[in-house]
Amino acid sequence: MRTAINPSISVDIVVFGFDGTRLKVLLVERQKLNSSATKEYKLPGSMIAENEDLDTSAHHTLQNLTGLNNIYLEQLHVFSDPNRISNEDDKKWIEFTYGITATRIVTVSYFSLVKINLSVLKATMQGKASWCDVQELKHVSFDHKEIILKGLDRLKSRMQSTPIAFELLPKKFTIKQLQNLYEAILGVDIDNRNFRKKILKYPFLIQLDEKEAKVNHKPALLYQFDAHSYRQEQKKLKKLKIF
Amino acid sequence: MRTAINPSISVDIVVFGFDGTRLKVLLVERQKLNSSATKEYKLPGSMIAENEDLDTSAHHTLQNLTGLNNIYLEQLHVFSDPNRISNEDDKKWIEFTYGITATRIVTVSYFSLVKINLSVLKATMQGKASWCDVQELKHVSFDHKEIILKGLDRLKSRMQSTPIAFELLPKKFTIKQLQNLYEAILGVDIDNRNFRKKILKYPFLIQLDEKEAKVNHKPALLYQFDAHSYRQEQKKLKKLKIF
DNA sequence: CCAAAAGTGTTCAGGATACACCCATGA
DNA sequence: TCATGGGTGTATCCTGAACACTTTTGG
Repeated sequence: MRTAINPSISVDIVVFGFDGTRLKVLLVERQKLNSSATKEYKLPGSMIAENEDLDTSAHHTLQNLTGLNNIYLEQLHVFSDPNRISNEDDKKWIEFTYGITATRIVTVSYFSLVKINLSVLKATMQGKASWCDVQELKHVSFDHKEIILKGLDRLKSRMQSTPIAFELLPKKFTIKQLQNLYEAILGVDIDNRNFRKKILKYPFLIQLDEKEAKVNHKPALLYQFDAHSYRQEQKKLKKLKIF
Repeated sequence: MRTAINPSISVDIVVFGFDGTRLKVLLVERQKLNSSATKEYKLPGSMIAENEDLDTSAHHTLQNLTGLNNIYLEQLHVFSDPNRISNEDDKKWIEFTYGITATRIVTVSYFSLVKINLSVLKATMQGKASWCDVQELKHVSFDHKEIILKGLDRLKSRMQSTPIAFELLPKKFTIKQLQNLYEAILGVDIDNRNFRKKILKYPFLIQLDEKEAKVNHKPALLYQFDAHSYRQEQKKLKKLKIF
């Protein structure tokens, strides 16, 4: 049963994925209201229902717009400029889509990470969502570009303090893939020997009896991330840091 | 000129202060609606105006309720449980205060730090706000205790990654005061020699030609935090961390 | 001169950085 | 057998942790 929507509040979700080389963000096409307009993209998002908390709204929205479900999600930031929806096309689209005259909408953004695998690709293609390169965003509606940049900041800092990177990799991955991910997102070069040494010290990376296949060079060993052993580890050691 | 308030959204502000020994949070007394009720306290907060962004609302609210102005503020977290206001007294208070029947209010919480000095004390006393010990919170309305705990988490982690602690100390402070602050908030013991060594290495702590006065032991040197030189420092060196 | 807290140095272990070659595979 | 990227070890430096005594003031 649907209840009323709240006309003041929306959620918008920044879903990042990694294609092995580049960081991608999931956008949905915004329906054109006149045929001459160029294609526009926006973040998956929607107005919230009055009987849902925001985390639930965000999950439902993702499920509905992209078919994605049960994925990593955290609150990112609230965008509340009273004039954030001032463009006429934006207003029309909102009126057309939700049947409300948007005087002002405050949006709560969410930050999310997924492994781009076949089932995810299938889901997102059915939902008419597309994976866009974060470095080349064009025709993004509303203030969604700003929201994506905020998400990118969050991603960079989270990656350096928690093992969140594994959310972006396949279940089985090579150390090199992990390193590529860090290099791509943080925009730095990392010494491969030192990176291995550091990362393989952790007990939560478990080496599988399996190798890359069909590569015309020495095949790399595959690893898996063990979230449980990571949490065990954390409970014990909390070291004091001062900057 | 006042515009309409938005009946769905409020801001609530967790203001932390440090009295030299204990961490304090600023609460305002909630007006009693019947004389038999016990005193209740809440976070400074209010419904937002339609023409203000949330940061502005938060600043105005603090100014109005506590006299504080121009202080450190950052977004903390959105609390949106549809039933977060279900208690009858809470509903009545909202109806009485804002003239609206609260079906549901989503609140955006803010995190804030101030130096408790004489002018701040004067302002907060006039505003009937009180500095309550974070460890002994009683009679806190709504879900404000949960919000305060979220703020405490944020404080702990921010203190370890940025020099935010100085917001809680007087302009001129001793190294020991700084250490006490870290120990009190993080709940740990810190070796005094190692702490000094670490902290005094930073160029943004500048030693003054001044000492504590009127203490019956060796008087400590006073220091000041130089935010500008901190920012310069940051621009240069950004070292890669992987957890 | 006594009580109280400030201030100071050294040693050791573990982590970060820099750096160059051999190995396994497919074509 | 060659091209390609995977995988490995060592030396040096730096940082964090542990630890006890002297100094300066007020009373």
